[in-house]
Amino acid sequence: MKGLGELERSIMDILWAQSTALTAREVGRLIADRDLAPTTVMTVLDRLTRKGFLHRTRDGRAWRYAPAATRDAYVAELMLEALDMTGDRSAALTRFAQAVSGPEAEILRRALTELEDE
Amino acid sequence: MKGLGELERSIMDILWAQSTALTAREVGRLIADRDLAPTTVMTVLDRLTRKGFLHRTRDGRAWRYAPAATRDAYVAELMLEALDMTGDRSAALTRFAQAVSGPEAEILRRALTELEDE
DNA sequence: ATGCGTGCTCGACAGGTCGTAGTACTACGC
DNA sequence: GCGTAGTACTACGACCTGTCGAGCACGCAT
Repeated sequence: MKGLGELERSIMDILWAQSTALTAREVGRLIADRDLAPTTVMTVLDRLTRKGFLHRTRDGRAWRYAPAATRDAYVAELMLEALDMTGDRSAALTRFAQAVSGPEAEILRRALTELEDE
Repeated sequence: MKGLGELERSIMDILWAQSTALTAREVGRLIADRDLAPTTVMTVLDRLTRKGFLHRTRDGRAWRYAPAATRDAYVAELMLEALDMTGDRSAALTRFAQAVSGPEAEILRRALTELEDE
């Protein structure tokens, strides 16, 4: 997987926060603080689609964009990808476990316990 | 933190695999399969140093390069960085836990348990 | 049918990163 | 003093990302 640029991430954030698919225009309105040309938004939306981060469906003449995966899935995938980079996965995992702060360690522990129960 | 390019990663891999600090020449010899100009190796070593991935110390006229951190620390940091990207950390963590394969879940579980004991 | 607005696709350009390397300067040993 | 090893500086092409403009298509109101 490829990483995302600054603007690409902002746009993904907007779409992830939304429950419905949005048009380029709508995304542009939501990202108004940056005062971008409409074509800029369209281009980025297009690139994100090409990269597989978004799906789009027709809505009249316009496209409506929605995330291809949830943000959590994306984040988890990034984490796994990082993990793949090491030769010694268990060392990295151990290290990671140690680095996770208390409450989050608890969350992890619980998720792992549930796994075990299934 | 920034990501690493292809060659940068290869060189980090070499240095991570080594227990002693190496000179540019030595690194070049170890990466011989790619038949790079010596200056190429030096440049990359230099960039890695500037980016903070390596430390270097003088050895006569030459520099001797060593990783600034272990690979595991680097990987763990990447994973945490990915985690920071989400709004809902616990969802991402849960997702991650589910994605980790059996034996690795076991490793994680054990690391977390040890944490708890301290 | 004409023209305006909306939306699309293509192409482009600038700034940054990365792989790759040449050149020019320096210091050490023989 | 000269060759060699090693450095620093500079460069260049490819690719990525942010940012748009130009030009084309379509539908609605006049």
